[in-house]
Amino acid sequence: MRLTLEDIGRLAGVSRSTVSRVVNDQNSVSPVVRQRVQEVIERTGFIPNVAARSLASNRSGVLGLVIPSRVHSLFADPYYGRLIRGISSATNEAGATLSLFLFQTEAEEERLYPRVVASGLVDGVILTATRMGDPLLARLVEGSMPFVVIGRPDVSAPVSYVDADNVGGARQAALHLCNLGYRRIGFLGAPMSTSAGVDRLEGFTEGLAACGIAFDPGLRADGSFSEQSGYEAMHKIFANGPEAVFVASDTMAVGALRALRELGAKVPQDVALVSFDGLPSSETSIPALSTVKQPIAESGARAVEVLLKLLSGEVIEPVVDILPTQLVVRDSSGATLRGAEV
Amino acid sequence: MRLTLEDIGRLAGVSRSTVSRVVNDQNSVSPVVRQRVQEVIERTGFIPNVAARSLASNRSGVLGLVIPSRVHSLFADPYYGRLIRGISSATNEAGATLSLFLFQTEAEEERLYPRVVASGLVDGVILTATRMGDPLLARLVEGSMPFVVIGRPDVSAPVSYVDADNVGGARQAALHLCNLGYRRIGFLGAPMSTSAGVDRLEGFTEGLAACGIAFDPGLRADGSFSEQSGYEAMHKIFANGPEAVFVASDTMAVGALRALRELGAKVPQDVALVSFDGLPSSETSIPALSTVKQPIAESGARAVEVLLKLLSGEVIEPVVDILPTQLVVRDSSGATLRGAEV
DNA sequence: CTTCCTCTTGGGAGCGCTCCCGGGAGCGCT
DNA sequence: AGCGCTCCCGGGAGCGCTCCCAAGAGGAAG
Repeated sequence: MRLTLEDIGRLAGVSRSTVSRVVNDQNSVSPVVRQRVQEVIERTGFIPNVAARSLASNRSGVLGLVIPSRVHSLFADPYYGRLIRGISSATNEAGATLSLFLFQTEAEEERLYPRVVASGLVDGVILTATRMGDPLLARLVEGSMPFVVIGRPDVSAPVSYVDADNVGGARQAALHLCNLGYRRIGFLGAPMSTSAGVDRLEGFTEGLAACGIAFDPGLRADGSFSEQSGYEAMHKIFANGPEAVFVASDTMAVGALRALRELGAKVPQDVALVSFDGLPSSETSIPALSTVKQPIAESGARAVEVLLKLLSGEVIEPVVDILPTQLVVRDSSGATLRGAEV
Repeated sequence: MRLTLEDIGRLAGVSRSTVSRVVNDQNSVSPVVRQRVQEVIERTGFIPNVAARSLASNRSGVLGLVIPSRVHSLFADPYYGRLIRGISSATNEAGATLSLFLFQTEAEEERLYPRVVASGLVDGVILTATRMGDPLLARLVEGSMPFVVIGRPDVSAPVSYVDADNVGGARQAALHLCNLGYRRIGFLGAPMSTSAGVDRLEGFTEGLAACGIAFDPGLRADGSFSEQSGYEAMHKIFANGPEAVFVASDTMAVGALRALRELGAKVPQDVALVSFDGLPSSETSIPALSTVKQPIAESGARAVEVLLKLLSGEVIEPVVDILPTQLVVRDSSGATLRGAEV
């Protein structure tokens, strides 16, 4: 027994059109009538049918979150939980709804993507976890569906995106270690197929250069964001004697800590560590990690805001939004230790 | 320049209705015509409009995943990442789409819930992370929207749900410790406001009873699924001298390990541990955790299957699906140690 | 050849909304 | 009094599909 605009109109003694105006709170409805209609809506608990609205207006009110995560481990990272929370919260607040498209294989991506953009299911798309040369991104760029990317996209075309200041954050981390007096500083990288990986490397090398330190290639190994990959990467470079290491993610840093413990090296006395992300694990690890904190949930929320602006036509030009990061100094970098010495 | 059924019909020399029959692959279309229509669809890349379909058929093809997670930390647990992956994968396979409703405050829940069930946005709902006396669950039970719960729901009414065998798994964990010869066995519980918390406690006490061991209340403390809560709970019971402890989640067990390390107790030599979940962290922790592995992604997939059956009318009666758990023996329970002794 | 089915096919109606247009009421001005 | 303007409001048309019914084609049976 679903109610329609017509029903509400009848109950309130007005037409379907007027009820529609009240529901979409457009003006040109007299206060008296508006009040009366709103009372009926309230009393009956009327909720308009989204399919009909969508068909008539050609807008669905749905935002699609697309995660082309071929790499299973990616979604296991707590990063995505926080990101989704930020996105969901902003979407809810805007009165929109969020649909999740988690592709797990290339075939699934191929099969499902057309429906996402061509069925009228979503008004716009938020794309994250892209990699270099991502085919999904290329299709989005060619198509006409509004979209915003989380994480700097690897395309020449101007696209809207929000990202953390990976370069600046990594530079700060390098400078932090440098200022503490370390000279043999290693680097455990995120995948160079991701822009976060590339940018954090860039910031790191910038920081070292600013300090006048040469970057020994023997002190670098790259991982895949996973705990295990951090563990293995640390094993790889340990023999070359790093005094300090910048690890490109907290999760990897936890793995690096495990490796160091196994290798009998004390942190920060033997090897100091700074990582990136600011996840809860950086607080509870032993020792607590000095880390470059990025605003994860906020970047999700920001992506929603940008997308909504694009949809409303409020902005036309691609929007780029780089969120600041913040160095949080804890135990792993040896700041207290060294600070006392200096 | 969107195509419609009518357009495809014109191109293929048939009517709108016939194209509709082909698209929804109903029978009563001659093979020749079907072939011809399919070619046109293929060639043009036609995708039907979901809003129109939804309006006409009163089915949206969307499943709603509702997470009433007031507790922020809940969604931080890697459990949810895996669960969502399982749900998403099964939803994709069925040609449906998944919408995510992540409520973060009671007010948001109150405001958004009616739209979820009354706007025609979703055909059915998957509800998870419920707690005792969950108002959302109560409303779902009263309403007419098909739904399935993940995790045993706390209601008297018969509802469809899928759950892991928490009782059986916890019993097995208790028996494992008992068989290894431990007698003072402690319990770090999940919140008793969740059915997983209650059931794991029940299974644990059953196991102890079967062994003829009395459960010392001084050896019990409950947490909240978080690492930190496991850490604190272990601190609480340590002074009472447990020889072994069953921890109700891997994440909490990682916290418990941290506490034990701090307290100078070796695992498993001084205190043995068995936990629950089978998350990756149980493999990479030091020592590796013996744990009761539950099929997380599969329970999500199963929930989707059950919901789809409910929607298709294939089943009418509420369906209950309890998935088996499996004890994975690693280092933390001291099995190798004790096993050698025996 | 007629009758009665079955199998295909086409088209009307209608899902519940938005959008547009037109008309009436009310006001101020000439 | 007449005109023009603004502000409200109602109703027609139409969004692109599904569902139902009717009608034609063709075959089997009498």
